Amino acid sequence: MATIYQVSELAGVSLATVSRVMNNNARVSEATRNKVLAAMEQLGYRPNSIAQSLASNRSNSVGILVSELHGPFYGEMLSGIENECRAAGKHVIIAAGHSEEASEKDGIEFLISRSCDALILHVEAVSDDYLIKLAAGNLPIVLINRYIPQLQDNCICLNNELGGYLATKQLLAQGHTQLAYISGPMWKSDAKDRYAGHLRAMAEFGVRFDTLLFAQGDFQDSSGSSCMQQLLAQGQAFTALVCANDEMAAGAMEVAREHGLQVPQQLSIVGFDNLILARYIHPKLTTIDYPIGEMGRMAARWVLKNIYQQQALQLKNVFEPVVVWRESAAAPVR
Amino acid sequence: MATIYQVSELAGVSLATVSRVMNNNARVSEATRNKVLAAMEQLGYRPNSIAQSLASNRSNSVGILVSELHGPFYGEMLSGIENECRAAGKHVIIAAGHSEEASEKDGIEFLISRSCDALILHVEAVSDDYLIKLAAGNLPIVLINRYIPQLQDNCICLNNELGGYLATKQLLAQGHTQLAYISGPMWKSDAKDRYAGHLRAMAEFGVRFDTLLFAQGDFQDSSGSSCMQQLLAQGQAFTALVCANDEMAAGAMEVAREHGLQVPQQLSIVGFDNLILARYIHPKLTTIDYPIGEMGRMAARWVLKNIYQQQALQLKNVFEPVVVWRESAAAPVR
DNA sequence: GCTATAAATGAAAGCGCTTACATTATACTA
DNA sequence: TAGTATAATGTAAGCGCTTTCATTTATAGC
Repeated sequence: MATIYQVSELAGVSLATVSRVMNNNARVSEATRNKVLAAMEQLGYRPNSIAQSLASNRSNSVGILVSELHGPFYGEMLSGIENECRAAGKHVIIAAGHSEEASEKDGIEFLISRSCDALILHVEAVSDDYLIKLAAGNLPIVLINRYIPQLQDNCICLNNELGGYLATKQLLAQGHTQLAYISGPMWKSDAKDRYAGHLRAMAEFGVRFDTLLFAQGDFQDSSGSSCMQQLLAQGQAFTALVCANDEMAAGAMEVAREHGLQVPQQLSIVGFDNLILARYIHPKLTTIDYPIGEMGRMAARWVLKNIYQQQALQLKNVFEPVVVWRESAAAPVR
Repeated sequence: MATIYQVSELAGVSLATVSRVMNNNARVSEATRNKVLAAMEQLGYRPNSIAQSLASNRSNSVGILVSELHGPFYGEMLSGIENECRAAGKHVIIAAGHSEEASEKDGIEFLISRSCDALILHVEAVSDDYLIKLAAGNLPIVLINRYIPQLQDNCICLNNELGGYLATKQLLAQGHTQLAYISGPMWKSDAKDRYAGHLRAMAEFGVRFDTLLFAQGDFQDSSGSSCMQQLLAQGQAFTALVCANDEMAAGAMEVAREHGLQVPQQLSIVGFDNLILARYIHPKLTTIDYPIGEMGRMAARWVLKNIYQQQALQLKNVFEPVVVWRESAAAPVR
């Protein structure tokens, strides 16, 4: 592999000049620039990114921590981030945190040890305090799907409360008055916020919230099934079910089918996230769109703007969810 | 951030000795090792991975190219790879190739420029020749889901032909004699191999292959739908449909439903890949398991063994697919 | 106790760049 | 035309490690 030294020799200039044309930050005369470019071409020169990093104290890499690499959610996010970063010549190092505190910390440590210039984190188990301390260090972080007031500029969030509100409101507006709710684990802030939105819509429509019609799942489809069983077992009638995410909605829908309930004729179901699977299940799931790909993109832009000086970029911190109408919700039959 | 120099000073030894205890490759006396360890601890020392890379000519990073970061398939693969790599302290740099030749080459160039120690590639559009040339360079590569005889040791594959065979065979064994087939794009080797397996099973059971009952899709669900329309429009009866992947099977199943066809009573459908969605659609899809997570893991092990000298690892190059029985296939009703 | 050998440690070069600073060439002013 | 500001280029010192080779120290043999 050719080095900058050989290029400089062939071009008949100094190392510094070659470096200048590479980084075109300082002015180099047109003539020498061309000589250098020609020499690079001729040698098939490719800068050694590691040496660049060491000398410039900039690794041009951004670390990403997600809960899981598989699953329908993170892929979209990674895709958005990778796209944006690569276009800017930055690379992306990924690690998985598995929604466990130790594992998330470990992942973060790992990324730090890899000299990332910034971290994009989708963490769930780690405390606000930990993140605040982390952010106080000299490695910039941006948080996806987590809102911490002290770090607000570093947060890219969905308005989950609004999402929960909208999901429920549309059902209420259609005339449902007996709604059940399957929440996510309440220690996760998105689960909590979605639930808060649900309650707000209920209150707004003057519909009483019935604790018998509430069940807490863990965002997995199997918990959707078991929660649905539990709700059905209460014996308390309901014509609509709002689930805190699509996977639980899918699990619940299956149980509904097993119990001979027609969706949406006898039971309306709405989900949250708008995963791909929402289009595959039958009836197609009415849900709340979570623009996670776009948010990943935005997180990447945040880094590009704040770390890599791409001033021109427009940033947006909070995204508004929107209802995606499909087939699983309808007005109740009277 | 503390440097190795400060550690050496605090411990009262030379740089070289500190380096030795870090890499524990050379012998260092127990006493000095402890002094050094203590100094590191005290300073909160963390080696600078970039400097290590530059000096050792080893970046400890492995580049991964997948077609897409989102989608149900690659996530599993990435997950397997990341897991294995991180446990070994290597990090993973990802890029997407979008199944287009230019983009795949670009992604590979990008990873090369990032000084990866090895590349794990899931490429589709790039030619065998290109890969053979690439492999001849000094950057080791491993191929997932692609078989090139000249590079056989570097290939981690599924026996797609066998998968196609099994999918079809189970239907034939159940008594079906009128089978339709929706293939993937024939320029992809997995599509071709699966199709070959289908033909072999047909021949083995002495069932005539009817070109009217063949349609070529593109592995997307929408093409499954359109192919299904097309097959139905032929007017040629069939009681079973084998699809070259799950997504097309999902698309086809939807069209079947729209046409009032009961699955599996009137039409058996089998897919291929065993994506998560196969469990979400209704009826649950009978399919062929593609152990992509395991294969990603294996690719990572290949790298660990061949590049990072972890001799002990056992490698396996070709994986055998297996039928996953669910609800979408049954014996034909007579 | 003295040399031969092995084990532990240190000195220093170098990995391929960036960049502050020094120097030289060029353009402009009066 | 000398004098000065400015643009273009060069020099060389690092960045924080690894690793070869030389040196010192410990161990053993006699």
